[in-house]
Formats: sequence, C-alpha cells, structure tokens
Amino acid sequence: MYITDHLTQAVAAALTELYGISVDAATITLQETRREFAGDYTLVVFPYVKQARKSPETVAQEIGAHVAAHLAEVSGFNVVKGFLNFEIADSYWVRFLADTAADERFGLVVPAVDDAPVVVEYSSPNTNKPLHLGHVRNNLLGWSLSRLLEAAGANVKKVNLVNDRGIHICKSMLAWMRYGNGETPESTGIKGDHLVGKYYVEFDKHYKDEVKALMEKGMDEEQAKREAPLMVEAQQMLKRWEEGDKEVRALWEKMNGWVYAGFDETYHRLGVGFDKVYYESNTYLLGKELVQKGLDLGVLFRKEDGSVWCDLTADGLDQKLLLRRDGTSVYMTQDLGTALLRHNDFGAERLIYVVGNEQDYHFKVLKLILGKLGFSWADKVYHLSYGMVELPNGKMKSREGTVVDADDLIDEMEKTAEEMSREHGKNDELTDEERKHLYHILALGALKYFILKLDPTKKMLFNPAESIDFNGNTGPFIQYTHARIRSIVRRAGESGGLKNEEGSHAIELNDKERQVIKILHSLPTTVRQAAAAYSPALVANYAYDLAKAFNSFYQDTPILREVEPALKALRVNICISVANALRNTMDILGIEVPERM
RNA sequence: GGCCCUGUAGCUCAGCUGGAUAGAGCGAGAGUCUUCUAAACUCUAGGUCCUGCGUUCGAGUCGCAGCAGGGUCACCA
Repeated sequence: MYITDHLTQAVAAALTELYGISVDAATITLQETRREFAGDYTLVVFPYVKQARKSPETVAQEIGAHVAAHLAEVSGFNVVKGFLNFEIADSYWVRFLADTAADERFGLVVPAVDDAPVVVEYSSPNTNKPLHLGHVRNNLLGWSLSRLLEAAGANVKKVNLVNDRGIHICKSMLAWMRYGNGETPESTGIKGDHLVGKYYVEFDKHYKDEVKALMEKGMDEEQAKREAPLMVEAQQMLKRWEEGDKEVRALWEKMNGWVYAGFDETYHRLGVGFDKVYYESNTYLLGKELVQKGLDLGVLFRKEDGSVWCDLTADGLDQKLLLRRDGTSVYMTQDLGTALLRHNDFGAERLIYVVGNEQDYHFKVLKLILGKLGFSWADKVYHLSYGMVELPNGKMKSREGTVVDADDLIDEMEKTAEEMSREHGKNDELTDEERKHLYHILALGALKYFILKLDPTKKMLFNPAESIDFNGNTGPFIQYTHARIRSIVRRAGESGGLKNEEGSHAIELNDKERQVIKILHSLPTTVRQAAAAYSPALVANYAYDLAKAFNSFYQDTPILREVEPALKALRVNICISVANALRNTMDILGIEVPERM
C-alpha cells in the first residue's frame, strides 16, 4: 500500500474524530504539492470548513496535527491558507526506492491471462493503396493501447480486419489490366502495396477524364460519374468477384498478395503485430441472419421496397439502412456480424475499436443496434476515436496525392537519425549491424513518441516541412537519458558496491533525489489512469517528466564519484530504478531503448 | 440545417475527477563540457486560457449563449 492511501485514510479518520464528518477515504483527493511550497502532498480543506465550522487555517492545522500524530511516515506539515501540506519522511522514500530498484518490471502488472480477453482491433487497412501517416497513427495507437492495457493487467488480443474486397480494389485491378503492361513488384522493383496504389491513382486519373468528356457532351455531373465506362466496368468486376468468377478472383488474389507482402514489411518496420487477422472477404456476408433476428424481435422493419431499416429516431438519430432493397448488406450489417463473431471467437470481456473520429456516428449506431438486438455486451464495445492527421493545408487525400507515405517517412527518419548520430560521433565502438539497429530504433523512437505523446482524441497537425525533432520533449531524449544511465549502471557493476549499505535508512535526501523518487513513486498510478483513459499520451508525458527530473539530478549530483558508500548505493539505485521505469514505459509506447548511443 | 468534436505563449502541445502566482518543447536571447555520455543542464523574454453571461468560498476546467475551425448526417466503406 502506498503512502497516499495511508494519508487519505488518516485524513478521513481525522475528519470523523475531530468534526464528526464521515467521508469515504476514496473520495479524498490529494495533490502533489507545488514546487514553490514545502511539502509532498497537499490536502485542500475548503470542502470541509463549512461542516467543521472553523476557519480554513484552523481546520488545516487540526487535521495536520491529527494525521502527523497517527502516521509515522508524516514527518511534518505546514499550512498556507486552506492548503495543508504534508511532508513525508525521507526514510519512506529510501525504503520505497530499495524495493523499486529490485523490481525489473516496476510499473507493469502481470497480465491476468486467464481473464476474458480485451480484444483490440486496429489497423484495418484497405488493400488498394499503401499506408500513410493516418494509418501510422492508428497502428501506433493500437499497438501502444494494447501494451498499456496489458501493463495494467488485462489479457489483450490484438486483431486486424483487412478490408480486402470492394469497389476500391476493383478500381486498382481494372487499371492494372488496362494500363499495367503486366508490371509486377519483381519486374519494377516497386513495393507491392505501392504498385497497387499506383494503379488506384491511375484509375482515378482516367476516370476523371472520362467524366469530363461526358460532361462536355452535355451530360450532368452525377450521371457522368455513374455512367463513365471505367466505373461501369469496375462495378461489373465487383459483381463478377461476388459471383466467384475465376479470372477476377485470380487477379484479385495476385494483387492482394502483393499488397500483403508490402504491408507486412511496413508493419514489421513499425514493430506492430496481431494475434488474429480477419479478412473482409470472409466476413462481409455476416450480419444478415442478425437482420432476420432483428425483424423477429421487432426492432427492425421492412419498407415497401423490401429494404430493411432500424429506426433510431427515439435515440435522437435517424433511420439506418441495414439491407438494401436487393437484399445485399451494407457496412453496418457486416460490422454487426463481425462484432458477434469476435465476441464469440474470444469470449471477449471488451471489444475495443481503434478507428478515426470520422466514424463516431457509425459506432454510436453500432452500439445502439447491438443493444436493440439483445446483446448484453453492447456496452462493452468501446470506440477509441482518434483525431485525424492533418497537414498545414488540410486533410490528407490518397487520390489527390496529398499524403505523407508511411514508408517514405520511416526512410527519412532513419536517414536523419543516422546523420544526427554521426554528428555526435559517440558510436565508434559499435558494429555496423548494431549501428544500423540504433538508427532504426532512434528513428522509430522519434516518430512514435511524436505521435503518441499527443492526446489520441485530438486532431494532429503534421508539417512535412519541419522535420520531427530529436531534441527536447522527444523519444530520443528519453532514449538518450536511458543510455546515459545504463552507462553508469554498467560502471557501478564493475566497481561493485550496488547493494544497500548499512545506515541507508538515515540518509537525508537532497531536493533533486527526492523529486526523482517521487516521480518514480507515481508510476503505478499513472499506468492505471492511462489505461482507464485509453491514453498512451499520459505514459509518454510521464516518461518525459521522469527523464527530465533525472537529468536535472544527474547534472549536479555525483553518483559514482560519491565517496560516502550508503549515498553512492542510493544514487545507483535511483539510476537502476529510473532506467527500468524508462524502459518499461517506453515499451508501453512500443519504443525500444538503447544501451548506448 | 440537426448532431458531435476542437479553440491555452510566435509554432506544436500538457494541464487528472473545479483549488495556491497557468506549464513544457521548439523558436528567440544569455550562460555551463580538464570531472559518471552537452541528443544534456541552468537562466531570461513571451499569456484578455476565443468572447460574454452564469454556478461556486474558488473556473483554463462545470452550465448556457455566441464566434471561429473540423467531422458527420449515403441503398460508400
């Protein structure tokens, strides 16, 4: 149990005994004392002064005295207006530090693998074009969220639902047949997903020309878009695909194969992966039987033309189509089906979807309809709605070429990492292999941290003209801090003298030491809160605060040069604990930390 | 137009369930490497927290109205 829990309980007891106020200790909130005041934790007493019928200062004094008398760890307190600042004895921090240094997994709860799993869906790409920065944000968030929930003790399963069929794929296929001259990734040396994406753009180009030509002949725009030969042919191709036409299916498999090979490479570079991959070509017919169930239950209705709808007007929304008049299903229908499939496949405790906020409405409707269909787990569906990635001049659009390509971006980051490392020139003793790996993890560290430190729910601005930083509040800053610490710990190991010395309980900490230890102390709470908020950003900001506090400590406190053995051991323990905490929090973000850099 | 989200320093962002004089990084200016890795550290400058009204002992945080920007309301996915 942590000191903060003891404190809230002691305060609750004081309130009862002094004023007869009964409050649940859990509702008492302490805040960390601001730097400019003496103390470690602060209680704001204003909420209790009315019932206590005394001045804020008096109430604070009385509670402070009562708690100090009952809690050995409280070494003192002071009162400023209605703020009661508790001072915690250094012996508490020293003992905490000794425990922490011995725990390699500090901050990480052991996942309960026997619990019903939390299923996280993320990535879910279309197979007609390569991944761009928007997908990168999705993938990094999905992976990191999974790690974060695991760190908080959940049994997590990561899934991907690949959107491998549909009109968009047919467009790429058709364009390749028309203009491709039999090009393959092998013949061109172009990565498979990029090659297919090239023909998606090619389709759009020719299609636009056709529409323009038709409009010049006097056709209105809507009709022209519908009747342009390429569009008609793509639609026919989709129909042939659904009928299982051999030729179309063979081409589809070939081109999707190229895309998968390309995606796998990008996933590998990003360091993300999945426990199970679903393909929409296998699941797109799911959900139809649910529609029948809904009709039987009377929560869905059929219109005169045969189409099936769900009436959500009572929930403040519109009517939602679930089956077209020709009996085919729409995206929502499939999603109902795949939700059920996934729930049954895993016996899931929670279903989390990492999907952009442009689909907020979709998920609102999905949850509502699942509920109406009688699934009790409908409220266990959670949409992690992340903000779009925007460029200085607006949203990214694949067809218009205004995208930041994922592979290009990673290439560029690795190049920058190499340049910066060479400039610093500290890696002479590394082999070429090690050096290459270092550039990679620094590049990805910068990229991942840049994306994950932001609140996931907010839109993100990316300016391609400004390269992603390696200094300041960045991934490499934290990686550097870790490498520097590891260097000290290695030397400490050589010279021996790691274990806690006699007399360490009597150590008086300096401000910098205490500050670092206090931040370490708050790691478990931070992980818990971050998991509850589905926000890796809280973990990223924690790691930064810790690294910053450590660097400040390191700057003006001797560690290995300290002659007093107990003090030296304590400081080495700070190093060990901070290194572990940085490694573990960076791991939650999917960022590797180097031993040297 | 209906519904949803966002608005904090020149730029990019923190600010937990309301609490003390609103914080970082970048950028600008000034310092610190004969000493454990200077990708670091220290200091300075920079704010009507979009506006107004309200709730409260107390509002960047909560409520209402307005302004600005974005998303979404497909027999697309």
